[in-house]
Amino acid sequence: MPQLKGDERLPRYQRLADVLRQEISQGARSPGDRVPSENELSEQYGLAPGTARQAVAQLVAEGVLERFHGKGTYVRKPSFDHALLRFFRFRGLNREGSGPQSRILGREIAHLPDAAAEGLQLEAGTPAIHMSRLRLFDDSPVLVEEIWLPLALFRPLLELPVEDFGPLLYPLYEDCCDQVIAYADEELTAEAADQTTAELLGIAPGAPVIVIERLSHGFDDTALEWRRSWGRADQFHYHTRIR
Amino acid sequence: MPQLKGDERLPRYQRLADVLRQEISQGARSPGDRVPSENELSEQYGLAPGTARQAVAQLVAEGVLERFHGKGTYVRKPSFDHALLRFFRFRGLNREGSGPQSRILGREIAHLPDAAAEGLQLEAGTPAIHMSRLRLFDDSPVLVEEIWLPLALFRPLLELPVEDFGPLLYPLYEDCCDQVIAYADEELTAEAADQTTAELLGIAPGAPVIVIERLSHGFDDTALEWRRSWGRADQFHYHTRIR
DNA sequence: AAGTGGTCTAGACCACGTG
DNA sequence: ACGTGGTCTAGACCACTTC
Repeated sequence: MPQLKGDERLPRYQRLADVLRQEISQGARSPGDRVPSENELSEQYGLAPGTARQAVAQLVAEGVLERFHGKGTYVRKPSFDHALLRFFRFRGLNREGSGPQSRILGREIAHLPDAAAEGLQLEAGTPAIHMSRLRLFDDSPVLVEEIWLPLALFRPLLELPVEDFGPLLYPLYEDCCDQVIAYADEELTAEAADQTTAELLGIAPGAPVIVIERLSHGFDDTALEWRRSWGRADQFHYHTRIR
Repeated sequence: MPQLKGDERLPRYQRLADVLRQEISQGARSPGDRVPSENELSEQYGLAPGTARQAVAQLVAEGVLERFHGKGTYVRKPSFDHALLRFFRFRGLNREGSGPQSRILGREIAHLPDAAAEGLQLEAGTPAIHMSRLRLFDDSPVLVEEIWLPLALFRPLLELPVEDFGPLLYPLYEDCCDQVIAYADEELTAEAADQTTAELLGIAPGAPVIVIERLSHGFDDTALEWRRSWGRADQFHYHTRIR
């Protein structure tokens, strides 16, 4: 019978949750996998069913697992590459245009700027992968992105032709570099568009743009990707509930 | 022994949670009040302790109640009048300046504009209370607010001298009109500042400003206050975690 | 029919805050 | 010392999905 690892003083449901979280972050369980049922977990670890249930409940609350009544519990597939676009309102969906698109403007090895280095916890000036991307909706540009990735983890990405990249990067990270994004922190601000941003977005220089800094993490909290995006403010809206 | 009201088919912990939520929305329990302990609730309603616990847990998750280990469970005091200011980063706190301040620029009865009317679910053009407010931090303006309140609920507010308003409005609503704000929905956008906004905020016309529309609700979901605020984008930052 | 999560019971002991 | 919430046990029955 496997023993619970970790600090003895911690509650058992915490320790079980930690075990599962770590198994996920180390790739022993991947997004989409089924995790053992609550009964199996309780038997395997010698816990009451309610205790195993509590561990699962916590991971569900954290967004790591997903329950399906009668089916089982699964490692959640994070699907937030749409998140940025979710912030924007789009004039009529399903028009003649072609929905969300992505155009890679550049990819090269470059020296990490300060902000990206701080997020990725590397030395500023370290060589890293840098990509520029333009995202469009219905053929009209909505977002310019500057993306930075640690060279050590994402080197295989340099081998792929950019034409094969497709509209979403995170599945690519998983396929070609075995790096799974679990969650990301975003920070929003607004600025006046500079010349080049304005040109790319098709707006006047000085027009307001939303600036979004995103730091993406793996399941084990490693910082994997830093990006800064500039979006058309006239199409941006963001909703929150506060209490 | 009180019986659980509501749909018989609903789980009991749900029905208990509904009872408590309704008691709060109807003023039988007010923010800051202690609610009965889990043991008391389970005895009063003839439930197992675990079931009462589950009801409380749900309300805690919703932000309606707050638990304090060893002390008890309390109706949460929504304290989000700071929320707007929380979105802004301030150059050194505790400087010579005087922290957050509030200046009422105007208060009168006026006809509801469309956006406010839609939020408050009243006819556009209905007479309502309108207030303009400037919020400052360390004597420097950060936010201009336009506030609309239903006349029927907030009439006593017109009697008070604006000099006595103080920096926070929600406690005032509670004290003078018995209206308690439970939660609010906010929608963020960015715009270029128009002439008057720019002057009030001390920025150049056309400079980017954050626009925040807020609709505040009571515990029973009644729309109580609609406001639109314009904030200096250069001091705005907003953080989210996405999954 | 079998297996899963969802609800519920009726207790136990522990950790924390207050008097 | 007492009452609170926090953890945990060892079951029960139900609702849902799949075969």
